[in-house]
Amino acid sequence: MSTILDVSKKAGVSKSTVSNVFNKKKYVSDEVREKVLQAAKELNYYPNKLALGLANNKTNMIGLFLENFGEFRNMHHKIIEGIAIKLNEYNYNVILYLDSVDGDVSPGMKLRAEPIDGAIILDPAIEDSRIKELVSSETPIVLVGRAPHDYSNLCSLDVNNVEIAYQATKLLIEHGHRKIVLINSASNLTITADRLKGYVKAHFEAGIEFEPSLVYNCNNTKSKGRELAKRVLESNLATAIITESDVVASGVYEEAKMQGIKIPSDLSVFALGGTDETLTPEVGKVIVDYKKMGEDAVKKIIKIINKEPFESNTELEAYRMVKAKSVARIE
Amino acid sequence: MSTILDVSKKAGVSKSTVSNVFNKKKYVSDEVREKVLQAAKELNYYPNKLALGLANNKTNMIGLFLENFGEFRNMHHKIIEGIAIKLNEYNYNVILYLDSVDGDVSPGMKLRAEPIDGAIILDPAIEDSRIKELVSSETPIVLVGRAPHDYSNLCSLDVNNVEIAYQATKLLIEHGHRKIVLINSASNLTITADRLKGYVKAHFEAGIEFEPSLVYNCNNTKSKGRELAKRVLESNLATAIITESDVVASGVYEEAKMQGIKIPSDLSVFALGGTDETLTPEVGKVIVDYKKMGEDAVKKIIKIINKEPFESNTELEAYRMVKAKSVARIE
DNA sequence: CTGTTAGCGCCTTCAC
DNA sequence: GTGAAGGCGCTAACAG
Repeated sequence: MSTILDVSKKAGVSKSTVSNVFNKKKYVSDEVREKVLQAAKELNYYPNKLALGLANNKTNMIGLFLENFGEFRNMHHKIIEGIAIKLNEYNYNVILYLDSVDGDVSPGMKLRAEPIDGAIILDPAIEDSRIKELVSSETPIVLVGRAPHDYSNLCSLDVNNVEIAYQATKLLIEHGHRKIVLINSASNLTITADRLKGYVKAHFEAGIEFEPSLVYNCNNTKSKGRELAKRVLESNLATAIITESDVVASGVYEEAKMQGIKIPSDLSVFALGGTDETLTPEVGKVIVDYKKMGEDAVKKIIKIINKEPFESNTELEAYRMVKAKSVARIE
Repeated sequence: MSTILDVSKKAGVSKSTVSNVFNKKKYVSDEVREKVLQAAKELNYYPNKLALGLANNKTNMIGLFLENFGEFRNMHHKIIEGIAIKLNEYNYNVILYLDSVDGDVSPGMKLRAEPIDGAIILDPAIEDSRIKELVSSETPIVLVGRAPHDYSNLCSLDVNNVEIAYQATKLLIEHGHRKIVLINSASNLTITADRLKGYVKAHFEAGIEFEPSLVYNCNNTKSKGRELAKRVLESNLATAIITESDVVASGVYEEAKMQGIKIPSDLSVFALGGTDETLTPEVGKVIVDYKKMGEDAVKKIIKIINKEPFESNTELEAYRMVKAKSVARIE
């Protein structure tokens, strides 16, 4: 690996002149520039990114933080895609971090030492060590999801999950359902609180008493969905189930089939999150454009880094509700 | 951001002692260690990754190189997933690079300046500037796909695409087809050459003359698949089409429907690559376990980096052939 | 076992 | 316009 010194020698100039040629901050005569570029080419020289980062305190790298549960969800894939492609336009790269939400924030704050100019954090948790560490190091941050209360000043970006859960619940209530189970997301996530809020609101408006025992939490896997569905269906206490995603819904479908319960005649199902899961009958769900969310997150983080004005909390309209056959009217 | 110097002062020791506490290469007394750790904690200190990288010539970052066509394919998502999760186990991170295959390898070899310890390259092309640059900088490399001839010494990893194309073609021939169109992948990829080879081999073995005009290339999009299908179907020259993927196959399906051509009675279709695309009737295809490919790529790159022995070219068995209704017997 | 010194590759003053 | 010196944060080699 040739260095700036090699190039300067070969071109017969000083190190700083070579530097100036590459970062264009100072005028260099065409003649000298050509000499330098020629020397650089012959030596296969290109400014070392680590040294640049160290000297400039700028790496053009963005960290994307997502939790590792052994497998990614469709949402993760699409957001990664949106982020990577958009960052590429801005001449940035993305580094994937699979750190856990509840890492111990000690003895050294690991994350603050990472070579990134900014962080995009997925699925923010109510208690989130990643946020804590990154905030403490003053790293620019964009949250994809709602910010936890302690960090409500952070820039965030999300669809309105209160509204989505509200609409879904309302839909079921309008179809005559009174006993609606909610299989919500993991209890430590901000999105979970929002969904519950929408669910409760719809009940309240319809004058139906909120029954906490109808609400469950789930880590968004098919097996867990199935397990919960088993409990719900065996106790025969609901006419409808709202799941956090169609993945979980597929678990519900399986268990219903197992028990000879027909969807939608015996049981209605609605999924708050949609992926590519194909179910029969098609499940009603909300489809979010996660790729666009990723792109928007990038636009924001770049603005923050460049100290341009930006909207602190953006509510995205990037979703649509699919009303399908899985929801039936009951008397 | 506190530095190693701050910690050493606070703990009343020298910089190198602090360094030794953190990288454990030299013995430090428990007493001193505690003092240092305590000081580090109070100062929120953690060794700066950039400085570490510069001093050690080691970053624990792996570059994943994939071309940017505006959207990722299922294969990309799954490989990213496998790589990110596996690298995490080894305490590495992954950086995504969306560089083009045919970047100009001048005037400065950009890629060689990246802060990575190794590179995993997807969809290697026959002429691939990424490989060229990375090889010239002696970066450890694993190719996911077959190595181009110029770089046949590079470590690579793939399913046997010659065999897959051979089997698919043979299947169609055994069903009586003689005019089989191949909508192959992009002409600059090594996989494309392999698929053609398998296709030709099956024809040869069956004593059917190879007809080059039946072979097309495609960038793996539905629209392009449809466009090519249009030409094929209008000229009425084939009884079967092999596509590079089920995404392309879906374009073929659409066009066939448009023209009133029934699958499989009028036209048989087989896809060489499978994703989650759902078609009716289900299309015969080969499904590759890309997540596993990603994981295996990681194991290899780590071995290379650690200078452990490794198998240079691995043929993965991570695929299965799905014979579905889209293939019919003709007289 | 601990501290000092030089250097990783680059950028940034500041004289010339 | 150009060059020399110091520093980004850390590790390595060598004394002590």
